[in-house]
Amino acid sequence: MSMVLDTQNGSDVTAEPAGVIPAEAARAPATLHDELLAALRDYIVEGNLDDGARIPERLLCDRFGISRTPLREALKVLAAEGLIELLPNRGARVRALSADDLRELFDVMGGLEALAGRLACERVSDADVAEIERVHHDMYRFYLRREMHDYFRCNQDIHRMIVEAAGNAVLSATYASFAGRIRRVRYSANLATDRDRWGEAMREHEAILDALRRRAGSELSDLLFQHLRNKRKAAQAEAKG
Amino acid sequence: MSMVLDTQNGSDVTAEPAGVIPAEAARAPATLHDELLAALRDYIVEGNLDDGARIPERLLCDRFGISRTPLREALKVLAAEGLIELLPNRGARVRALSADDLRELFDVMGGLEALAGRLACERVSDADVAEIERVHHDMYRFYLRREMHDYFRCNQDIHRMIVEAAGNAVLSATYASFAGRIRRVRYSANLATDRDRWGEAMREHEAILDALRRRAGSELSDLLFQHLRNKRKAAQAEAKG
DNA sequence: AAAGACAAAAATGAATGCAATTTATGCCGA
DNA sequence: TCGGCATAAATTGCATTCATTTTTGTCTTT
Repeated sequence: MSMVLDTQNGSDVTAEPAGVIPAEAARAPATLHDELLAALRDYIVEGNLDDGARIPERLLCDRFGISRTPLREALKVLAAEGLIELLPNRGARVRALSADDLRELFDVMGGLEALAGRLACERVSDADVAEIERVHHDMYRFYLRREMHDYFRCNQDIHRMIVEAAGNAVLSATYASFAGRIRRVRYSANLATDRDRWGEAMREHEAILDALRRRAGSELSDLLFQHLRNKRKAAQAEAKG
Repeated sequence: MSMVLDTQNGSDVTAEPAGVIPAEAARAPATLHDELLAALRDYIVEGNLDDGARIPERLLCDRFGISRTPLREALKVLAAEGLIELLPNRGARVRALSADDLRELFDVMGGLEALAGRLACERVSDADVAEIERVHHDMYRFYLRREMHDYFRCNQDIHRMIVEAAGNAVLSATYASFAGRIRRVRYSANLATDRDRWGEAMREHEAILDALRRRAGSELSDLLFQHLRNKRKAAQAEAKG
């Protein structure tokens, strides 16, 4: 249970309500603000608010049990991240992603993954490659069995592992930020229904893994970018169909 | 005059103290917060605050003539951008970039430029290429005359033009954000003293322009990444020497 | 004299209050 | 009945206030 949800206003902090985890339990003595920020981000990413709908501050304050000041601070940060937009004197609304926005975001994700692949080839260990191969083979099994959900999870894991293998914290953070932004539509951007695309994606992953094994950075970079490109195109076709 | 400077609290509308930071003229009277955010960002990027030094909120409030609430909102955003760090209960300080931070930032910039080159090849017009070539030739003249400052300006322009040619607003914004983060050290990361590196950089730019002319996206992508890599290495050597 | 302890002062985190802008409601006239 | 306008309610932006934590300064003790 999160502090954000349980903490009440400062006037009566004498007895904590039942069910509250002692503040000390929070391993990181994170400030209330940071916790709220994370909670609010999840809340939005998970789609609890409608696209473009108004978000009265008061409502969120009540929901999270805090006053407007820390909430507004969090909103400013989320606006800077591009998750919501703040209209002067007219409140916050969830930023609806246009087709162009999606195209741009996918391409930037592709660029970041391309970079990750390039960097990973410079420093990835054989053990790391083996680990990625293991997940790849798991994924292949799920592909054969048409177990979409598990396949998808492995897929995400592989991409994340490549990004981590790059050993660049700035890259990881940036990648995570963009991943959050498109998460709302990512599931719909799925290749669940398109079997041809699914098989193609598997072949692309084979090539990606092969390039990684050979530490062919530049080649892997191209492959990852194209892989994301194709994923985007599939998603767009899906959206239209 | 700017809203930031003119707005005073109700009780004390006396003349402003000398030495107040002149914020930008209110071209967009959008919101006080945005204006403050931009002003504060510039203020930090331009190095008006020492690395790692404490930044008392009160000082900044006085300097910008506002109360703590909007200031703190801006600080949260700047912290999210990575420009400053916020220690719980211990205020904000300018984030000092370690050697590792710089390595990571340069590599991410390289990845973004590589992406920009790839995208630019897909959609750049002949006129745009011609425009870039023009600046390139200007730059070459400055190189021959050893006019470092103008050379540097052209160099920056070319990189910016390639990013713009990619036609991806998300990429442009991301690139600009990272550029701001390393701007504090960018000038020191200069090739002013290293003539060999300077000539090498010119040759790299020739190759970059050639790849762009041929719309060789993948090749241009590699060239741009390596160009940034080399720039980083030169900067690191500079810093050590 | 140096180190530690205690108290005062300052700074931060969060809540509340107030003025200004926006949105909603009701009234009037066509 | 519908549209325009005036007023009221709600919402936002910012300032101020309060409580807690950190820092500073002084005094005591060894």
